[in-house]
Amino acid sequence: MPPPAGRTGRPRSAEAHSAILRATRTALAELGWSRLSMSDVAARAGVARTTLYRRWPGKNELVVDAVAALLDEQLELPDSGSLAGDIEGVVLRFAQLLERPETRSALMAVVAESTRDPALRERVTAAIVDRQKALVLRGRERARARGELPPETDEAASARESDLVFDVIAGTVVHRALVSGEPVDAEWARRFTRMVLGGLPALTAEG
Amino acid sequence: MPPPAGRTGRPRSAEAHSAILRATRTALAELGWSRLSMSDVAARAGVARTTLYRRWPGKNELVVDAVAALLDEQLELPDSGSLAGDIEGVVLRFAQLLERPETRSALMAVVAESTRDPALRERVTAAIVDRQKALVLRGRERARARGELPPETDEAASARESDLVFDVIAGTVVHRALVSGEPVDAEWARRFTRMVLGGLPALTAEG
DNA sequence: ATCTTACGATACGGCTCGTAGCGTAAGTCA
DNA sequence: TGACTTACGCTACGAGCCGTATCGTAAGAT
Repeated sequence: MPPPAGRTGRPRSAEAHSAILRATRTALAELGWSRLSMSDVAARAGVARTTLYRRWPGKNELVVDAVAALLDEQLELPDSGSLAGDIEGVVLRFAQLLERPETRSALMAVVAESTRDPALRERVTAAIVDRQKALVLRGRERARARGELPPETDEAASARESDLVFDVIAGTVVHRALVSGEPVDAEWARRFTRMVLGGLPALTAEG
Repeated sequence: MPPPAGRTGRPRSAEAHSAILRATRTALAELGWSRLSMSDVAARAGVARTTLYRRWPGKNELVVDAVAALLDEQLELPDSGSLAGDIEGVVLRFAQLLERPETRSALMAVVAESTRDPALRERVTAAIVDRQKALVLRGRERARARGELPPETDEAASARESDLVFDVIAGTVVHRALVSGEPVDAEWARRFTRMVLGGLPALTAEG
């Protein structure tokens, strides 16, 4: 896999690189995770099968990179002016990503594989999880600046808290969309946000 | 797959059935999802490969059944006397299940596959999701009986609410355990429960 | 005793895997 | 310009799994 440093010979084709990632995404959307094969991707990308193995160790790593490229395009956090608005915004953005067939089939699969493969776990964390988490941290900063949340006092407690919030938001949205199989629409995002901010009683109070 | 009704000939071996499911779980724990093969399971179970195909259409369905059997043993909701205690209890029970290597590797994988296969989705829903959801519903009934939650008024709203709570609890625990890769211990369960009941501000209020 | 179904064993074509070896193309550096 | 280094496409390989079919046998039901 190493095209590491001190380059001298023929450089790797950048066109091939993006063509492969693109082919991986369309193949994912068409075939799903289990039926996706390296042979198939190579054929779609118009590239020799060996070229894939020169750049990625296997299917897992290839898919992680292919999906990560999507996140950079899609994940943003529009400043809505309120904490509730920011949460609803990130929820809907994330849900929008989960509507794409390629992410639906890929995300859970790579997570499943990563439970047995530490190297893959790191790759997933760096390429996908951290990108999402950054949004949560940014939103909290804004909320503090507005006075919607108290300023940070204990740094460790603050980190634990944002970890929890991240798991709640990302986990719930994924579960709703992929496990329960129900739509994540604006109305659901509103109710979810109310629960995150006010807890279960606040949710019951009003319809 | 159909051993449907009007039986007359030789019955299917019940020993083989449980031996196969047991072999599937140990193979899952050893190899993980992607490297698990029907051939391997058959060999471990001491059964001909064709016997597996007579009972299950493929790897997906076999694994769902193998994991579902675990849930029946493990999933219960001890009555702790308070809503908070019940939530912490079910969170810890579920987390305990997610510590087993066979469930870790299997759960997300079958969910990933089910996003492309409606029949598999139904199987997952019936065998796994509904079993978990029943716990949430039971806990809510108890809380209402104790007066911790207001009695049901609108039935539709009530169903939406329990769906949301279910996604929040199951989704967050799974995300914490499998994506973030952090332990779900008693201390975390306490903080999570406080957030579910009181919302984000309640969480910040105390350490 | 007969009938029906499950079982084990074996074999098949088709596919994917990961690696290796080759000659050629595309750059870098003197 | 020419030597060097690396990527590329192509072909081939052994191994493994897949899903199905076939066959003779075993185990219960009637």
